[in-house]
Amino acid sequence: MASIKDVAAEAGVSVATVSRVLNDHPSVSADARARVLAAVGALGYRPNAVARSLRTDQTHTLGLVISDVLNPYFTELARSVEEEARALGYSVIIGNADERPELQDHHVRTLLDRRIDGLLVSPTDGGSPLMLDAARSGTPMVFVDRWIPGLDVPVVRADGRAAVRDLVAHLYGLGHRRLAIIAGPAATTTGSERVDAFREALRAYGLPLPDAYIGQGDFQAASGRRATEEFLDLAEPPEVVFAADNLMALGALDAVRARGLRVPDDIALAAFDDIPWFVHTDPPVTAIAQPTPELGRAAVRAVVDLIEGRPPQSVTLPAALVVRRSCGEPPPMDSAPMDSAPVNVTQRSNP
Amino acid sequence: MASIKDVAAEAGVSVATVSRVLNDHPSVSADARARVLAAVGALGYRPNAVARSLRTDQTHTLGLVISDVLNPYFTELARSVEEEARALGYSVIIGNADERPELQDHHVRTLLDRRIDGLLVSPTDGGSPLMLDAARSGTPMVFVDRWIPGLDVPVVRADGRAAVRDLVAHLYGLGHRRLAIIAGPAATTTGSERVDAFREALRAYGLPLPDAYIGQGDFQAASGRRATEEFLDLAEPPEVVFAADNLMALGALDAVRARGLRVPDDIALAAFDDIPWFVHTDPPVTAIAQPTPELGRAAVRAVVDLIEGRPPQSVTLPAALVVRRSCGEPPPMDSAPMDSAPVNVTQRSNP
DNA sequence: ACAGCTTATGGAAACGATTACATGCGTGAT
DNA sequence: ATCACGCATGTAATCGTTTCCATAAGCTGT
Repeated sequence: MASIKDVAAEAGVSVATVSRVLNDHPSVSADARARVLAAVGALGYRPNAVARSLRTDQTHTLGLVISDVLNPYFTELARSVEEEARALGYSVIIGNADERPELQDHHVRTLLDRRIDGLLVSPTDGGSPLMLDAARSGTPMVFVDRWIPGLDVPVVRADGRAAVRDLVAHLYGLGHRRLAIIAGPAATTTGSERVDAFREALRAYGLPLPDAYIGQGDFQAASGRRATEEFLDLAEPPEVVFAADNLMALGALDAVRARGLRVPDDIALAAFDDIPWFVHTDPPVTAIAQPTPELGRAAVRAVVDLIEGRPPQSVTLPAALVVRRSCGEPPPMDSAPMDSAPVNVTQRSNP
Repeated sequence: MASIKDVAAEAGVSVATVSRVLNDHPSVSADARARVLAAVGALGYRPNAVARSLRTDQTHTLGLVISDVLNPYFTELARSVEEEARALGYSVIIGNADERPELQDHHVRTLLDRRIDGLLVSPTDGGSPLMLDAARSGTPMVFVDRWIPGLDVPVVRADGRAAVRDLVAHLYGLGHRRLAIIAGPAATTTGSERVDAFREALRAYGLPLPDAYIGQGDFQAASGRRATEEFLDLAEPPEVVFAADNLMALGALDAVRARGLRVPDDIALAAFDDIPWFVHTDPPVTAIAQPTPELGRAAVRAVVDLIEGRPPQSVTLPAALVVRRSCGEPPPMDSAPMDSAPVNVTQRSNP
């Protein structure tokens, strides 16, 4: 593959001049510029990004470590992250942790070895030593969706509290009193937060949340299925199951179907994270929708601010309830898409 | 960040020795090795992958350019690719083309600039100059799912012909005679192939495939919706719509629902590519399932063979029909998962 | 005791770019 | 006519590795 030397030789100038042309440095004669450009074209030369990065100590690359690529929520997030990054002149390398802390560490490590300029993470656990080191050692880093408490790292996330309250109001209004939740791993913020929000909302209605109605899931479909089976085996099964993410809701549907039961007649279902398929499931699933693309964009802007020396912003956007038929009583129409006005914008600090 | 020099200084040896320890070269004394390892630990040293790549001219990285991250089929493919690559000591950088040729070119270009060791592509179009150049200039490259005819590039894909025949037999058996298809872009192999297979299968039953029953889609949901609306506006609408991928099937469901019609009573639906959600849609969707993870693994093995100088294998695996209820008459049970014995294994040549 | 190996080590070149510094030249001001 | 300045250009150092080559020391076999 042609190198800058070959271009220089072809154009009859020094490598310095070629470099100057390529980085459009002002002081290059029109003549030299033309000859260099011609040589570049003739040789099909493309600068070696590896060499350039070594010299400049910049890769113009962001690392994105997500918890699970198979989860449509994260895939949508990844897409918006890449889009915004591209607009700002950065590439993105995605690492899929599959909800496994050691895989997450693997990806963080290789990304760091590659000297990415900044890191976007949706942590799978409470923070491995590696992750803590990275955060403290000053790698530009931003948490998205989930975060690790106690670190001075900006967080970009959706706040589901209000939407969960709306959901519980909706369920209460439909006459449901025995509400259960399939939680995510307690080590993740979204895992515990959603349970807390749910518990709090129930309390407002004087409803209990017995331990038996808290299923332990791990954000994967299989765990949703297992938890739902346990609910159904209870002497007094819940009337509603609220899955803390869309994959566990899928697992819940599997479990219900396997028993030959029907949603919502035998048991109602709601989920955190809305996805296009929820419109066409049987029945359409009531869900809490996050402004996912906005989150991705905000997260990118935050890391890039950090990288380029500007003060980064933590951002919290509201999630919204989308009522469908999986909890009973068909509403007249599909709820309107959520709006995404920031509910709360803080300066470089954790909630 | 600590460099190899710092380690050398700390350990009281030369950088050459440090390098030898790190790459476990045989001739290093036990004493030196211990001192180096201690220094590495003390400084938290990690080799700079950028510098290493520059020197060795290897990045141990594969590029994967997929047509659409939001398509669960590709997301599953990406996951298996990354998994297999990791097992073989490679990282993967994913580029999402969003079915747009110019975005695809953008990603191919940046991946090439990064000097990835090999490229896995599922081309969005018939082959841009850039892609053709890359293929001909000897970049280790393998096509997966889709391919560009006329290039000496190994192809790893599923053959859906038999499954499409099975599908048509199934539909015919249910009494359907007016069958329509929503095609993918003609510039993609999967776009045209699936139509061809469908047409051929129809011919076997003496059924026509009028032009009005061939909807032009682009593998995205919106186009599936549009095509389906056009079908429904026909004086004589089809009895069945076969979507050439799962997103267009989603769009078709949207269209049917918007008209207040029902599947399969008013119109039947089938799709290419099976996804977990199809089990829970209303009604469950009959689909043609590809052995996606196997495809990903085979593709990785093929590029790695190419990279490491072994003869690569083109691989074709069979797809299988999974009958559900979206075409009528509920079958007794969900069909068994397809098996994935290779149907056809060729040596470095295009089908 | 010595030639000839093997083993351990360090010095330095190289990978392909960017960039500080030096140089030479033309031009405008004095 | 001279000086100073700015512009265009080239030389060379540098980034962090790997690896070739040279060298020194230790060992074996005669």
